[in-house]
Amino acid sequence: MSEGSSFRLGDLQLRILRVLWRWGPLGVGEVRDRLDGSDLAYTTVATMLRKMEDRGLVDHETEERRFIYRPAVDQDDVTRSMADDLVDRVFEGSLARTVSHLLQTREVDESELAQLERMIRERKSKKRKR
Amino acid sequence: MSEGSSFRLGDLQLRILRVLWRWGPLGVGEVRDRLDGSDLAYTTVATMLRKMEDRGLVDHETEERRFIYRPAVDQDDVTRSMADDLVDRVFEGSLARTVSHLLQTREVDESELAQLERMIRERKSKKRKR
DNA sequence: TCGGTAGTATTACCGCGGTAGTTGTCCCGA
DNA sequence: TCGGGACAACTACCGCGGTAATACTACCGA
Repeated sequence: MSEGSSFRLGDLQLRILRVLWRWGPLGVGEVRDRLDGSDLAYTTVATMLRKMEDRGLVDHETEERRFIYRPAVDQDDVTRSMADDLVDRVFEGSLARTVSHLLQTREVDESELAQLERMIRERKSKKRKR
Repeated sequence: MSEGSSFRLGDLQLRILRVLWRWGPLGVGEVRDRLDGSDLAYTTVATMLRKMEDRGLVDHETEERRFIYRPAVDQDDVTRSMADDLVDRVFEGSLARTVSHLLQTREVDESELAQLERMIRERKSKKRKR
């Protein structure tokens, strides 16, 4: 499922998906309650969910006349696709350039750097093994 | 200039900006010629450029009745803002999670890994020095 | 002088994300 | 039995990215 499909999600859509990924199947009102910040009209969330269902991003089943929505896409697929999108669109596919840019322009603390080093080492050995 | 302004650019807009960054001030037709792939109608590019000027992304001056466009935003600002956007929107601000994801899902060759290691070391020492 | 050519200006249209009001329906409690 | 609450369905609207046709204008060459 969901091959190379490139997800280009808007803000609200992504926030909704995150809620569903974290909390599992929810009704409209519950999704709405769990969206941080700005509280939207009930119907806004309902409409968005329906649009997202059209696009195959979520599913729903009816339960006592209520719609219970659940994500229909995998979190990893979505994040990967969005990350890939950035790397390709902005950094011409170069992962090194992307990370370099990130490192130069963002605050990174000591422990994060260590974490990164560890990840790279792991990646290296995994590579060698293949 | 260009404070924390978050650039949320479409595909074409980004491609146009890249052309201008690389080649410097250009007329409409020249921009069009340098856009890779899909060749768009002349007027499409012209319209887009005008829209982009409205948003302050490009400038133009007239030269022998022709419009010569040049970028009005800094490449680094744009890429940084787009990268930040991704990290914040998708990875809740965690650079480590972002890079980790990138490392796990993309092909990385040996030399790129080495490059990354070098960058991290550099970043570390720079940090210590401050 | 006149017509083509190059270029800008104007206008239009589609799809989609986002936001929400209004209407319809069903069930539950007073 | 009837009214209100919960909820879905329908409809509408804005802005923007993208795409382009058509109209206008000015210049150049035959």
